[in-house]
This record gives sequence, structure tokens and C-alpha cells, in this order.
Amino acid sequence: MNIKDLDYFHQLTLQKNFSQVAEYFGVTQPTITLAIQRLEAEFATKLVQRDRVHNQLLITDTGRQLAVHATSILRELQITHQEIDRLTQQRTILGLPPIIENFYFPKVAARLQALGELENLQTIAGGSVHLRHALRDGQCDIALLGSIEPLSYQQLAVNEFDHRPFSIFVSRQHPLANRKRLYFSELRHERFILFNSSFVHNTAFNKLTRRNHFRPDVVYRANDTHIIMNLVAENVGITFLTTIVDQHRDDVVRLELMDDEQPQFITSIAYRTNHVLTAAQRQVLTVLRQTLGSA
Amino acid sequence: MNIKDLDYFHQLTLQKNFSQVAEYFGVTQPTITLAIQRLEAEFATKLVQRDRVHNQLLITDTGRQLAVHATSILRELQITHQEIDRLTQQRTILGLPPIIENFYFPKVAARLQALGELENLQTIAGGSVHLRHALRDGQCDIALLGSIEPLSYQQLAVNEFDHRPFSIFVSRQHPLANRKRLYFSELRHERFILFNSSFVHNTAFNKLTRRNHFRPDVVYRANDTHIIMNLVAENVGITFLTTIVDQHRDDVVRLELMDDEQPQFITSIAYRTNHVLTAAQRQVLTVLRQTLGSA
DNA sequence: ACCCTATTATAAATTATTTTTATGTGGACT
DNA sequence: AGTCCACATAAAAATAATTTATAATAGGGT
Repeated sequence: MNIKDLDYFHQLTLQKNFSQVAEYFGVTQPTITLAIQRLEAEFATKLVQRDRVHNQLLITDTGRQLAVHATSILRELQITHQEIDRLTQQRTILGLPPIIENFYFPKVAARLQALGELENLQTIAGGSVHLRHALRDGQCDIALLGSIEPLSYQQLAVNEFDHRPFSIFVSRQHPLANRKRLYFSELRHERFILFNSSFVHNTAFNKLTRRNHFRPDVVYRANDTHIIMNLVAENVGITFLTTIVDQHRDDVVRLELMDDEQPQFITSIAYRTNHVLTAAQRQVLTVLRQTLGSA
Repeated sequence: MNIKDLDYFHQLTLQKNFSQVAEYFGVTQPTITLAIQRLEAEFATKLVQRDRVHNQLLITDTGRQLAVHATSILRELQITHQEIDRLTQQRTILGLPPIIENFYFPKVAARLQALGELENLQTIAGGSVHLRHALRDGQCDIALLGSIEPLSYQQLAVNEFDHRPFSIFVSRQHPLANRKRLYFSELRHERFILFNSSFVHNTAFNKLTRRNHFRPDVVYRANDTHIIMNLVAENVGITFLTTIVDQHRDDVVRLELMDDEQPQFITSIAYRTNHVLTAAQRQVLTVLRQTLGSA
């Protein structure tokens, strides 16, 4: 069986018109007719049915079943091409969430450069959900993912390499600045400045407010932790961030949370279980684990 | 690209010998050579390498990457064939764990017969792990699965339809027979007769003994709940089973467990997310939900 | 009722692809 | 040096896919 036939059929289920599909692929119309006939013979079933009354093409039950599988075969093949291309080019594409890229990547990059691996590395940015899809679709080889729950997906091999608590950051002028530790419930009447672009931060924060039964007063949301920290320094409000964002500023104080069963910011290295790691990629993994785990 | 080439290559990665693969497929040796050359051209990479010194065939990095994807494409195609065959034959294959088959299926079968659906249904038995693989590999369309944790797999659509506690069953002559409820920790010095063939029962039982810090005295393990119940009736020991196994015998007494956070026997209906349900299969699902959920 | 159009099917010819047959090559083993 | 093993190559043969040309079918318009 030829993959091309599956491709023709897949398009046919989308466009529902033999002639248009033929044009789409730059072939003549009988080519499509014959391809569908081949598939119908191979699977010994009718795949499509013409409805002349409504002038449309109906896909049969078995046709829809084939379409589902055809889609996933075609996707798998596309991933295969992408992966092998990257392997032959000796390139690795690494998916990085912005937080990790901002605060850790300089260190990682320095180590990789020392090993001569930086040239072969290309990064793409994105939130955890986006990067999970990018991994799945073969758009990147390895990704770092932030999460609150341990990640569990059959198609992904996941190594958690770091668990970090979330902390509260307040201005040095803030009444709480002389505290070292506190409970989240003490923050009931505070003004919050929050990180907008992190699904993980927001989920963790919502968990804590819900558990402590209060509606937080969120005065501002920003997409950049520097902006948040500057606002906190000016005492516009306080913030809630994972400690990997700790910048050691002397105008901002970090306060630990003492609550039981706090959410944790889990960072994991993930790659497809289907993916064969090259020597270079294994080296990238080692560097990531060393740099990120020990920091 | 022809699927056949992937099949040739897949076998080559297993057998590592062109001539043997040719014989395996009943073709001549150059056929395999040329197929591999086609794939190498398509993916613009070397896939295999001859090691004349050790007289063996090495698969390159990219070759192994292709092999992984080829395997999954070939499996998907096989599933497609199996599914479409069953669709055209109007058959449904239902995977049933023995416990559920023994105690619930008569009721389900009666309802299905009334609807004229029983003839088209074929069942296969097996433990939850086995049935999950059977589902994945297209050997069955729908399966009932027992578990303690909620099931979560990307390729499976899962509906939990019943949660049931585990209970203790003792003989009417047993000192505990006049109790209605008890804590698991009270069973520290009891003799147990356990169900052998259920992964789920054993996991739940182990959870409770570990939590209560004792090593149970297991005097016998059987694969059939009737045998277990007969032994319990004779007061050879007591047992631990989910309540779906309740047989309303008057020589055996069921005792509820009062422990917090008890494990639950979760029964779920599962099918591949890739699977298109036919009208008949949807009817089977409805009957299953009604019969099993309300019991 | 007739023609027109849109859409798909069919047949034969053409072109492309795959497989076979026959033979070559390189190296290990004796 | 000869032989065998394992794979490669070239040309011929066999298959398979595509195109060209044309047919079929049915709905819509007049």
C-alpha cells in the first residue's frame, strides 16, 4: 500500500470533492478515483458515498475509521522526516518556557558553548502546554516543562530534575519585610502583582487562595518577572513566584511559606519515548540536569 | 512512499540480514537492497552500515529513529485493518475482566439479547493490564477495566461508571460475624484467603496492610471467587474483596471497612480515542452503563 | 422534454516503479 | 589462491500508477 493513497483519502475526507483534491495534489481527477478504489479493495469496504440530492460526498463509518488512522499515520511520517532531518543536520531543538530561558539559560548556554554544542542547539519558547504539543508533533526534540503535578504521558519520557517551592516577595519597606516565614492565610488583605503568562503560577496561586477561602486583590498582572519585581520593590504590591525567579535584589525580600502540602514548581526534562537520542542530545541532557538541578 | 518498504526495513532491523529478510517476505535479495536504497534516498540519510569485520549489520542513529516510527506506523495500519474488518462484519469485541464477566455479564447479556445485539458481540477475557494492551493493539473495541486509581491514558477514552469499596467477608461462625463495620487494623491477627488473579485486589490489599503496618497471614490464594467464598464459609480464613463480588450467601457475612481514604474498585469503560464507535457499539456502551452503573 | 453543468467512473495508453535475473564486488576464512 | 558469504549493481521484465480521452449519471434551468 502506498502512503500517497492515504494522503489522497485524507484530503478527500476534508474537501469532499474528487476534482478539488486532484487539483490540490496537482494530479488528474481519475488518479483520485483510482486511489480510493485501491483503498476500498485493500480494506474490502466502501469508504465514500455520493449523495447527489444534497450534492455532497458522505464518508462511511469505515471511511471515518480509516480517516482517523490515516491522519495519525501521516503525522507520524511527518515527524519521522523532521526528526531524521535534524539528526542528519546534527541539530537539536530545545523547547524552553520563558521563565527558565530568562533565568537559567545563560548558565546552560555557557556550559554548552564550552563543550562546543551550542552551535547545534536551537531553542523555541512557549508555555508548557504549547511545548508539549511541539514535542508531540516533532517540532522539538527535548523540552523543559514546568508543572505542579508530576507529568505523566505515555508518549513522553519525563525526568523531573527540580522541585521548588513558591515564595512570597515583598518590598523592603513592606510591614512583612522583617519576617522570614509566614502562612499564606496571612496574606488575605494584601495587594498582589501576578505573573500573567505562566499557567503553572496561576494554577498554584489559585489553589492556595481557594484552600484559604479568600478572593485575592490582584492589582496588576505582568508578563515579565523584572517588571513584577520592580513594582514589588516600589511596594505597589507583593508577588507570588517560584524561587527559581529569585534575583537576589536587595530592595525585595523573599518570605517562605509554611503551609502544609504547598504546591511545588516541578521542572522536568521531556522527550518523546519514540525519539532516539543522539550523543549530542544526551550531552545536552546531562548539561541541563547538572546546571538546573544543582542551582 | 510504499508501506512495504517500511515493512522490509523493519524486518531488516530485526534480522539484520538482507537475504534472510528477502526469504522472509518471499522476494529476492536485491528487492530488499533496493527498498533500503529508496528509503535512504527519501530520508536523505544512511540507514544501515555493514560491519564486515564482525560480519554484522549495524543500524545507524537515523536508522534506529526510522525503525521506531516504522514500527508504530505498521502497528497503526494493522489496527486499521482489524477495526475495519470488524466494522464490516458488524462485530464488536468486548474485553472483560473475569470478575466482571462472572458476576455482571449475565445481566448485560440478557439486555443485549433483548436488543438483538448479543450475536454480534464477542468477548475476550483478561486482566486489566492485558486488556489495556489488547485495546491499544486493536484486538478489542471496548474493554471494561478495573483499577484503583482513575485511569489516564492519552490514547484511551475512559468513562468511569462505578466506584465500589472493598469489604471483608467472614464466616457466620467467625467471632467478627456479628459486627457490621470494622477498621482494617483490627484484622492484624486474622488468616486471609485472597484472590490471586486480580492485580487490583492485591494492590488494594497491600496498600491497606502497609498503611496499618502489619504483615498479613495469607493462608491460601485462589483464582476463583467461588472457591474463596467456600473456604471463608468453612471458616478457613477471611477474605478481602470488592463488593461487586457480593453473592448474598447466608453462610458468609460482609463487613464494611470504616478506614479513611479506602482504596476503591473503580470500573471503567474504555476504548481508543482513535476508534469510531458504530451505532451497535454505542448501544453496547449504553447497556453496559445502565446495567453496571445501577446495580 | 431538452440541454447544460458538475461530478465521478472507465478504458486504453503511457509512464513510473518495483521486482527479478544475472552477475559483480569485497572481504573473511581455509 | 580459491571459496564462500553477504550485499550491490545493471538490465530486463513485471507491476503499478497516472494520464488522456471519453462515458455515465443526475440535478437544475428554461
